Amino acid sequence: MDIDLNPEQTKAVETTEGAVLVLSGAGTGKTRVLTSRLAYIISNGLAAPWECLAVTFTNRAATEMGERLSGIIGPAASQVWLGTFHRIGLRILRRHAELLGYTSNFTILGQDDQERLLKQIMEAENIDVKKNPPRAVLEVIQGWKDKGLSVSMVPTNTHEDFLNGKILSLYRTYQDRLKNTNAMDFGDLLLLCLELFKAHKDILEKYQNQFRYILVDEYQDTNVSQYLWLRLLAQKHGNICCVGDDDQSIYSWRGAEIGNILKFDRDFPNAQIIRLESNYRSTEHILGAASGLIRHNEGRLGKDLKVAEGQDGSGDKVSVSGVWDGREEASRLIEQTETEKRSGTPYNEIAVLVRVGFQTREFEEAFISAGIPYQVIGGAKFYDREEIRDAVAYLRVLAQQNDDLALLRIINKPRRGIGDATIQILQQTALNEHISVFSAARLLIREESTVLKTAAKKNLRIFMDMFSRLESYMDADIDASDLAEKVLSESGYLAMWKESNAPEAQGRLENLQELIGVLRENFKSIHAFLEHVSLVSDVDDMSNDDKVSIMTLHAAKGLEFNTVFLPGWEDGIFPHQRALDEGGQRALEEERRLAYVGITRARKKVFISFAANRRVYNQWQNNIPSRFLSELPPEHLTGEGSIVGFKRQRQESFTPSRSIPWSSSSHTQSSGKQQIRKGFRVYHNRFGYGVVLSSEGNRLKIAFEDIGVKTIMADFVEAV
DNA sequence: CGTATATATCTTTTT
DNA sequence: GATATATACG
Repeated sequence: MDIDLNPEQTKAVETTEGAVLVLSGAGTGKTRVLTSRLAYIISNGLAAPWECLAVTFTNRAATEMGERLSGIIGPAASQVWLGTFHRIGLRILRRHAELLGYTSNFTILGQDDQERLLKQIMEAENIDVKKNPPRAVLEVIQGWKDKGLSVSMVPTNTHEDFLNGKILSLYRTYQDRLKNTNAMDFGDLLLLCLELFKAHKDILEKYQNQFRYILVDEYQDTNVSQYLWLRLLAQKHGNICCVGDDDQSIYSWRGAEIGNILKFDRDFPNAQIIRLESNYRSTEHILGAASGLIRHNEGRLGKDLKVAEGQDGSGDKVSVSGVWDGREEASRLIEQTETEKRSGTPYNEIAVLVRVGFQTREFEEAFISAGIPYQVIGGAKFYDREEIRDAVAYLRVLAQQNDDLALLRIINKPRRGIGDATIQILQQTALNEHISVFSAARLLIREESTVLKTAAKKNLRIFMDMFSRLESYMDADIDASDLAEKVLSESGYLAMWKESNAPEAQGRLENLQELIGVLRENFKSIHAFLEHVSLVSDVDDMSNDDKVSIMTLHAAKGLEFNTVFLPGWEDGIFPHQRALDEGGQRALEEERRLAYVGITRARKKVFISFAANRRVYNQWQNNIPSRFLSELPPEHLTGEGSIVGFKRQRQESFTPSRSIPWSSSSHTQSSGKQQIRKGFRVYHNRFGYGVVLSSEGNRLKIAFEDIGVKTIMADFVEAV
């Protein structure tokens, strides 16, 4: 047994029977407790590895736990049922898919596919997609799924005001279409598990018997459906240990119920609660600042972090600085990074944590021009790129013909003369016959079918023949990367980009090569690869190279660094405007927890900053410092920067008097650009140089040197 | 049916 | 600043 555990940790490890809630503050050795506990259970023979279920939220956490566990107990670790909620749900569903009317090779849809599908459905129902964005509808449906509500369980009175009550029928159609195309979305991976368990008691019992011990990481982030799932599985043996920290609950927007952790002792009678409050990570000042901040939240379980015994708690105060604008913020951050590096902190011990994704760009640019190596975690995703999605779509159809979304994506890419008209007919046929688009295509190319015109029919047949040829490779014993290569070249997809003279074509081809490389190194089968694509995000693979990490606060949960930069602490940015506008007290408290998570990522140094002016959506905004700054206890802070002092009141009187001049100018909408009038010489991205002949509002009539006179919106040209 | 160009819209956080 | 849609033309 690990002899380095403190008494509370030991108790959390050795209290194996019954329900246990471990309240584990930031940096209190949560992961060590979880792995030690698993090792303890297995090596003492309380259960075999495969009788233990350990669930996490991120693949990163699961991987880390698995690695540490195999370090203690060796290869047996791989037999533990360890993974994210979604992955374990998937594992169960693959095994019993037939009972739910799916085949076990069902596809998993990502957000993008979900929106596409819903959009198709809404358009078919003549719903105005402009007024009712599919994304918003999807949010409602996801919300139901997160609550464990299948179509038949949604209370009828909850949705009357939205879309004239049509939304429930949209949910039904959406589910039907998923089933028809043998696909599941993320929510289904848990929800359908619940349905499986409900309808087939024998299967539920099998798993209940199997899982003698259940461990749950980040319990504060579980939603209702996950909670129900856990409770069902734990029912037989009752040995469930949940580890969490209510102060780090930051996923309510994804359905997380902080109530799950707050009412744990009511859900699981005789539950024991163990508190881990000794922090092994951060200095006194950092903990003091974080604790002072989180104390402003109500409804906490209450927990105060202290520097663990034997740890050196001394250190620098948390630095708070105000600057003039985003550029200055970035350049100061670069300077401080260089200072840190010189004083011995490697780049990979430095992180920049931002509130929202687009903030990363500013720092990326700054790091590039300073020549400092960096990585963006979870930013623009490799698998989100157009060419990668296309390639994946080809593989998806190969793996599962009924995957309509994937098929429609590539059926005319590259162009094969299968245009909108043909595709409409295909979809209509599929809908009428309750079959997939692929099957519909098979019907429509038969000799006797006359639905399609001759040319369209011929083109479709050529496509289908090509696909059969590709499919025949699947049977041959061929490795995944070779298959992908064949598919991409024989389908003409690679040629499409090779022949393209678009400026980005070269980059796209390189990405496709990289994809094939990834396949070659990591995946034997196409199926394994597709599963990876749908379940693993870029947040999960972080390199250990000596690079500064840039990521959102959400992505940073569970990580730690020596030095942490927290830029953009302004009202409207952080706390986020939408939290201020819509969510009331609850949302504000979640933002505060997010701030708490940010500060507690740091071992030694925290640099918080705010800017008086910032460009957002291409427009200048002036902001006031975040309200959270005034909630940080001053004794743990030190101020610096071109704007000294961080008292909110002082800033408010300061900001308006020095507002940026061009933010109030009304004659041009594009910031800082000079107004273009008759006679100006201008440059256009495509048309090159020209002279303005006349202007009308912001429409300009321009005589271009190469192509003659055109009418162009003023936004698209620059004065030269 | 395909191509090229013009405009709108977006940006919270993610398995 | 990238991407989806709309529109016009060939």
